[in-house]
Amino acid sequence: MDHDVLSIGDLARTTDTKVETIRYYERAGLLPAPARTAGNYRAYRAEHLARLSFVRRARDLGFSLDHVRELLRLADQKDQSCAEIDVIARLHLAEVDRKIADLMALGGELRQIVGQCGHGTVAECRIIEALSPN
Amino acid sequence: MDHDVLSIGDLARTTDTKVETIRYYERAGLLPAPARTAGNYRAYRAEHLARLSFVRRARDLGFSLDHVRELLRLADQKDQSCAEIDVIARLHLAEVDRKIADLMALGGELRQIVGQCGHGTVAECRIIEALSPN
DNA sequence: TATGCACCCTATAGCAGCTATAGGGTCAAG
DNA sequence: CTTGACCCTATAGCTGCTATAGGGTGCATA
Ligand SMILES: [Zn+2]
Ligand SMILES: [Zn+2]
Ligand SMILES: [Zn+2]
Ligand SMILES: [Zn+2]
Repeated sequence: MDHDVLSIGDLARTTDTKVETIRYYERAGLLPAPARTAGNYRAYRAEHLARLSFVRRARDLGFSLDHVRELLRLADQKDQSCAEIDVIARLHLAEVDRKIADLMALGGELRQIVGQCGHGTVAECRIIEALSPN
Repeated sequence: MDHDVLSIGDLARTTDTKVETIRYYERAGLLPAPARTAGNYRAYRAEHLARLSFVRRARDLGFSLDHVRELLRLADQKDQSCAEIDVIARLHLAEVDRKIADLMALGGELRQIVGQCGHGTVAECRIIEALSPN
């Protein structure tokens, strides 16, 4: 492909994203549909690369696709207040903190149960006992 | 329904599980298909209630359906060693610990990013900056 | 006896966020 | 002119449910 135009494979390699994922993001409205070559290949430019990098980074930080879409939209309104961005990020952080708390409670319970297993027969196993009713 | 037989709704109420979820567990091989009444209603017994309670408890502890199936199978071999049960539980605990570690790293990064937002315009927002490439 | 209503049945589709086929077309090198 | 790497669309699959749609059952009440 011509220089300053990237194929979907180029974009995939550069951003460490699977080709199918990029097409999926396009369908999902996270990436604009790029121009096409004569042979109907997607022809990306630097702006698409930047956009996809943004998406990848946001996904790595755990933002949902809905949040990413919102963040992309807001990021384009350069002269507006960033209050909404802040809200999304804080909400997401709260969500992460909540998940950590949930998992810590779970881990504690599991550790306790696992620690009681005396490695005998199933009939005596404290793990099974902990899972069984009454 | 006759006493010592439970309808799916009874089971759902008793175990705080949705009716559809119980049917799903049956399809997924977690619960044995119960006998049917003349009107083709599922007719559960105490053993089914115990089984579903076990499943619920294991799910609450975060075990995957695959793990739960395995645990159910192993739990039935009362005179065998509980070593495999132990392995599954320890693997699962390790998985939970790993998720916690991942989320803590994520949370730290997010907290750092969110803490830098100066509440100005989008153009100056450190959150957007943190998400943008180069 | 009829009607209403709560409950049950199956089958199928939908959710997130991809990933993996199947069944083709394009394009440059040898 | 063929090989092989790449691209295209469409569709199905994954986990663990949940929510319809379109019926049938069973019991109480008018
Ligand atoms: Zn979020
Ligand atoms: Zn044990
Ligand atoms: Zn596990
Ligand atoms: Zn900001």
